[in-house]
Amino acid sequence: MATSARRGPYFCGVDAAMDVVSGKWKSLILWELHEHGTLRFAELRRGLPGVSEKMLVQHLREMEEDGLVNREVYPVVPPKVEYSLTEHGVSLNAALEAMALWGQERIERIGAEKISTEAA
Amino acid sequence: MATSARRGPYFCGVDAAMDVVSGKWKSLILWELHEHGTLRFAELRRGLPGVSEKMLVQHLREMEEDGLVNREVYPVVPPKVEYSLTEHGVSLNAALEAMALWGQERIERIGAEKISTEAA
DNA sequence: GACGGTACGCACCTCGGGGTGAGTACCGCA
DNA sequence: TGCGGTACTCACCCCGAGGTGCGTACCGTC
Repeated sequence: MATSARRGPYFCGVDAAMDVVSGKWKSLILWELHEHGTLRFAELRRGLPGVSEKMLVQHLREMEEDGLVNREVYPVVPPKVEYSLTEHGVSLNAALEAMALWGQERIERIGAEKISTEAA
Repeated sequence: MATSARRGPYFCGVDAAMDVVSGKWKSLILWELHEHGTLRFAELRRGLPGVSEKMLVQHLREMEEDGLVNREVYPVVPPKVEYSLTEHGVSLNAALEAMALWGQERIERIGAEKISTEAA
């Protein structure tokens, strides 16, 4: 998806949740917003090394449509937009925490490298 | 991926977990195996309406490499292979349950349709 | 006057995830 | 004798997710 939201018939809850998180950066965006609270566009971009601006905008728009993030636009001269999690975003993140723990164990188990940005 | 496992550097635990679940049917396979315990190839296929055999084999192989599923081959004349979850698969599924719950709420919230196969 | 920053929109292109369909060795059953 | 089932493998193709790059309106500042 990422360009075309499914919101279609799902097999089960996992499917529905994955639909919302599918996209290379969705989960990372959730995580960043979860760790830092409220972030501006450029701050998010700096927090996700490697993400393209197009993708960030695209993902943020979809997540806004999905009711995961709040998008607050300040009509000031240098554009300023702040992103934060909605209650649904927060609850989804809570669900993701279980995944994060499992992933952590897996990382240690297989001895994979980890990209530390600043807070992750 | 699905053909080329990353196992590469991860941003965080979520990323690592998502890597293992990324793939159109991975999570569904986990779920099927979780609900039915041990399944044969054809049983899995029947449980996942729409999956192609190629994808099933491919995903199962990767999940075996990732240590999520056990693959037991019986050298009998009509081929017989049984798939079941390893302890890591079980624990991953536990993490997925949180996602499933969230997804369920989302399904009800947005009023999306759901494909009921037989037990999901 | 030029450059950098902010938050994007748009066009173009690539690459690989995933689908389709055929082939395989062997058996049971009608 | 031929069809269907088991568990695949292999070859080919397609589409869309995601990357790259350029343009924008406006400002501060150097």
